Amino acid sequence: MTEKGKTWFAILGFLSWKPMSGYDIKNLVDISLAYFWSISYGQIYPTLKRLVAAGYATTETGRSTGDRKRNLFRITNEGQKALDDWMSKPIDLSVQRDEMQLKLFLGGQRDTAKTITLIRDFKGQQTQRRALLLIEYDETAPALESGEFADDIKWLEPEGLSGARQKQAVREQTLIFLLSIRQGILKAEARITWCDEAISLLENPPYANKS
Amino acid sequence: MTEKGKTWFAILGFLSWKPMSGYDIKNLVDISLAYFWSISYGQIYPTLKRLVAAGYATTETGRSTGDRKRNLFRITNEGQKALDDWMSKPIDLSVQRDEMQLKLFLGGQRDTAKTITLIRDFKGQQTQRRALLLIEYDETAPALESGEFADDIKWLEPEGLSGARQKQAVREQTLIFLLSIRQGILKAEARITWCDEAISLLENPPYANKS
DNA sequence: CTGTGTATATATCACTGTGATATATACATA
DNA sequence: TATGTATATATCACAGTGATATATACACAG
Repeated sequence: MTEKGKTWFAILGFLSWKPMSGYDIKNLVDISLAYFWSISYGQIYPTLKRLVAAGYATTETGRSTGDRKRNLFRITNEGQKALDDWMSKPIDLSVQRDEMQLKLFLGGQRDTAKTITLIRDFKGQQTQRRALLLIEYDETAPALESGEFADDIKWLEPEGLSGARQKQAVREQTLIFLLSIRQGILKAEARITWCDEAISLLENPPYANKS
Repeated sequence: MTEKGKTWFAILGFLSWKPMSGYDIKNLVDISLAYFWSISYGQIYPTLKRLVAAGYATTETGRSTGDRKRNLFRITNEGQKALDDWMSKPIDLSVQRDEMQLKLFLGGQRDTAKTITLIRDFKGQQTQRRALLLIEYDETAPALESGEFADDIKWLEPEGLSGARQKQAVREQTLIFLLSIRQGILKAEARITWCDEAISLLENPPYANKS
């Protein structure tokens, strides 16, 4: 089993959703996974070719709503099997680079005042992020009841399903959506908490009365 | 001002600490920043050369404790200035890839049972991580009082400082260290909280009584 | 009906960064 | 004197980014 990267399976995962073009994949990631994943054309198109070469996908020429040509990619059974394997593997826990921590470490004991400013700014960013995500949460949540997406993500709705089934699918999809937004909120809150602790400790270090 | 990546400044930042070799930098990152940053030789050595070419560092041949030759790199005033500039720039808030969220999104409404298993495993990982960091916190904290690092990070102690000053420097360094560990703990806890929420919602979806 | 802007669609390039591996020397110790 | 470990540098194939180029179809303003 050729050991492939996450992008490889991310793309395969989108194809398991329904047949798409590279352009579709890029849009899907940018709109629905904006906070947790990113992908570039420079990786998408070569990877699609390699998926076909590996027998994990087939390609056919399709037409979009208009009459533009597009290359549609469809997952194969073999591809689906490889995807299932990867999906049930435990999450890779390698280092998540954190620029705030890097700057803290590099400059922390050198210039405390500047570090505090930096942390304050960071807290501002995270507070804004949190607010944004809360709004997104509130805008998405009604679909849990209604079974209908808001206009801006309507195109995400599953294809070829009838009324009640369709609504149920939308509800399930919405729940997943909300969970990921919720994760973003919790992350931002953890960072905000850290900022408060850090500023307080840097301004009033526990060893100030010594030395 | 040539726009450079984070590794560029990470390396410059270590050089601002004291003159080092590429090998020193790699060790420093692996030991002290293990949870928040990583760097590879494949990037370190070329970057050091480019730093010299850019006039941000100078190089000289030194000797280590034994008699092994090593290339020591020393930051220049120009390099220090560039570093200071970068240090005070706001933190780059681009997407942090999150494999858990990717898998949730790709497979969430397809196979809820498998997703729940995955989240449970993830919670296990994060719980372990949290335990590990708590231990590391407790092991590091005494240095805040004593002004002396534990044996395993003793070599991190600043050079050329006398008794009281040295102890004070160690205390400051320890505080930074503890803050970064604390951040890791808060992150892990946020993830654990999310896992509990997610499992509960997936097992008992709010729309179960409908449709 | 013509130009202009925007959405759709694919492709490529220079660059950053990774992870693995190769190579060599000095030291500890058995 | 052999063996393993720490020190030290270097390089390669590969993954992934971000920017840019190119071309077509559509909307709609003048």
